[in-house]
Amino acid sequence: MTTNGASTRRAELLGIAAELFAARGFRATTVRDIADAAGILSGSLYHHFDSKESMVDEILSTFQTQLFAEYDAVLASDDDARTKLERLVRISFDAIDRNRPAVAIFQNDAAVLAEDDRFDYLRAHNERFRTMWTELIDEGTRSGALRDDLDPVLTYRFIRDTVWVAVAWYRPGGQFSASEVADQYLSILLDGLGAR
Amino acid sequence: MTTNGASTRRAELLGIAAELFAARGFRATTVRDIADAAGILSGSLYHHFDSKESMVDEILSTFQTQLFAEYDAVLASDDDARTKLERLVRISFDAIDRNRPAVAIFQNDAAVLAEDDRFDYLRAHNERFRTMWTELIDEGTRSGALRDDLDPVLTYRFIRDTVWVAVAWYRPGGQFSASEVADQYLSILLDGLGAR
DNA sequence: GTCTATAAACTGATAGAC
DNA sequence: GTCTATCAGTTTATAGAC
Repeated sequence: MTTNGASTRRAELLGIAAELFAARGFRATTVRDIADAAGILSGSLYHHFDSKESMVDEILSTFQTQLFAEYDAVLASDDDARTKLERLVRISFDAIDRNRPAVAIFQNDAAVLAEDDRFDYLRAHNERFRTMWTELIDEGTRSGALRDDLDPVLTYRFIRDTVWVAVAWYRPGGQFSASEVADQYLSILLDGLGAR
Repeated sequence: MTTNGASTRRAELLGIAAELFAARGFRATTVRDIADAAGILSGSLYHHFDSKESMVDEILSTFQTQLFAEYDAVLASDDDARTKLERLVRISFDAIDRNRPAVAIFQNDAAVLAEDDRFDYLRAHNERFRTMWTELIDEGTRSGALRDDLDPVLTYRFIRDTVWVAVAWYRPGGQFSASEVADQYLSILLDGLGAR
């Protein structure tokens, strides 16, 4: 339409590809699948993108950049450890709500993609993510906000996994909003399922 | 070696295929990959199996049958709800320890495979699993063992996901045994991360 | 139980016309 | 921005020899 008619079409195609990658897996999704869903022929995709790999690359790197910008704002604040933990969890559920396909691709395909040098940033992302959480858990344990009788590495994995795995079932517009799911997940995570 | 020399070779090939399916995904693993890993040519695989699909079918159905036999023994006992919950979680971590590839394939590829009528039993498995946990959570809530202020469906998903997602990082022979991981996970799940 | 040889379909990608 | 046409490589699977 306007000056960025080309870039909106590009974004549209990328969104279609992301949905398919998320639903079927990167490898199992063919360029013909993407083209069919977009109503064009497979060769036409190459006017917009170099390769199938460059599509998933753009989906994942864009998502990662946005997510860490939000994380950094929390980490730079002077909230206490427990508040930061809650805010990071809420940001993560919000990311599932607003960018579900990218989170799903990250969960399902990132490990295999990261073997390629092109996706080195995925490894860097994981490392930064791990450091962020490990330091926060450590701070929370020292300040007395969190229990100190658990292994910090297992604690980190537990938090990380419980949050992101929700992408497997969460659907925007479902029974619970991302915020409501975050409320209940944080309640279980911090206080447990057992009756007091 | 003995009368079941053929069946041990079959089991050996199935184990190789399971490791590859778990590591790279079902679709991304080729019959040549499997044959290469086994030290034979791809055509030779078809002496043992009808198709690549029948390999993953056998891996998943065998695993499911074993797992539910163990679950049923717990459900048939007269333990209280909280004890049953703990036993079910421990069985699940044990399954990850003893049959990691099958659990990983189940986690990563079952949703897509289940679209095929051949894998109807995967849908049946999920339904039975959901019923089992939902009834147990309901029983625990009524008996006062579990909190009653949480949504039971979200509670079910939380338990299910936190347990099985550990297959993504757990490795037999690592720092923690399956039993030790189960101890800590159950402790977080029931009592939470927050300090008392 | 494995190999040789090969079929038939699929896949990612390219060149150039419109 | 999309289509026509097509290529080279890959993939699942088969038939028959050893």
